[in-house]
Amino acid sequence: MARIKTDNNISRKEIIVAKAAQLFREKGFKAASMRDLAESVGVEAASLYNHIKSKTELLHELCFGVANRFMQKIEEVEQEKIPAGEKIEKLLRFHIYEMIHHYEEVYVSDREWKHLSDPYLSNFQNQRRIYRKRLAAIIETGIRAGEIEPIDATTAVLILLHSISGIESWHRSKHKISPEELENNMITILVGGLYPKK
Amino acid sequence: MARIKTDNNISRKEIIVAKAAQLFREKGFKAASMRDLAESVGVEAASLYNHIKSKTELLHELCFGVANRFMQKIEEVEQEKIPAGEKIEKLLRFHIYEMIHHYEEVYVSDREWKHLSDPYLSNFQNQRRIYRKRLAAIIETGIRAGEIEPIDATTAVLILLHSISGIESWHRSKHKISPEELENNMITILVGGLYPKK
DNA sequence: AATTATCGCTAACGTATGTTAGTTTGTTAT
DNA sequence: ATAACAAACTAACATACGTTAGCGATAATT
Repeated sequence: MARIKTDNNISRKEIIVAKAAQLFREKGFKAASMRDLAESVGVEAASLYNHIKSKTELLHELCFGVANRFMQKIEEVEQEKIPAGEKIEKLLRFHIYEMIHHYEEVYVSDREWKHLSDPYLSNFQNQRRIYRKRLAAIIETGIRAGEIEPIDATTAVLILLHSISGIESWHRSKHKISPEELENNMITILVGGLYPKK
Repeated sequence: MARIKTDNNISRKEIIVAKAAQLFREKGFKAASMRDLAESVGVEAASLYNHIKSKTELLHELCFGVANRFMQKIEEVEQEKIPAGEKIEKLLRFHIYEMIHHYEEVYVSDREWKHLSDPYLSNFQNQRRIYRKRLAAIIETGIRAGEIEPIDATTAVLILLHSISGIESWHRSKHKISPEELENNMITILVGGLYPKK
């Protein structure tokens, strides 16, 4: 009976959540079974329930963990006294950073939130909608200031966010460029596209 | 015993495949059950098997249907004698058109191909890789011709393709702008971002 | 050292799923 | 009208899944 190893500072539940993120990303939430998860943790399936309430709880944990981080960041950035363009760039860099370094969780939160059930589901959808509106608001401020090309803000948000979720392909690819290169390439193309040609 | 209605010109199998696309998009491949599908077709689950071999066959059908259309289009465009920038724009418009008008299939092919099984899985992944390489090649041609901003082609492809899959959000949103507006907004932002500032 | 709480195990339950077998009903062609 | 085929039905199977109950072992606390 070998226990789950714990680095004293990290709870067994956190280990399970982290492994779940990996698994949910690889197979998708529905296709990943608790028995799969158990195996990857090194334990029998039933034992997981000493640490978690349900499979869905794992998804909650992941989705809201990610959502909260982004919400916190946008609030922080909104209050800085810098031009709108710089705010957008800061947020994009944060998105890219998160997608590179907390890939599994962010990816799962992005693709698997549909499987949340209803008090949580609508809550999550709400948060997403609000986040996008705020991002669009920043872009519109920038446009009014003549600092950003006059484009449809909603469409721009859609493009920016989904572009970043494309980092998934980068993760999967064999001969990756470095994360720094990737970040800079993306910023060049995305932010470059926003600024007016002159 | 009510039969599936057929417009004489469209087979029962095609009806099932179409309904499957809807369902797979809503719930995901794994979460959508054959009984769900049967209900949405108006028939008992077992009856479906008079027309299809398996659930996975439905996914094959969808994924390769979409993949083939894109492959055919890129071959067509490659052979035209127009500048690289215009080739890119043509392909983007095709992507956008497909994503708007054959939403369900394209979306499913994009998100659910992971659940293909192995002769088909690697085949599909191959096609995807090849498609992206070809797109990158066009971009690189454009860069060498000084016609496109010198950016990392692989990153650009990643951004372009994933931006378009963001049309998903447009489909879900309540107060949509018109498809034409959407297409033009996207082209403005995406293609605009590619051309050099002068 | 003794007690208590934590954690893992085995066994099993109930349910949902993809699919098959065999039969019946409806449609088409002779 | 009847034969032949297509397509629907009912019943059921095997399997996989999430989860619970109850017990034993390990670690923590006193």
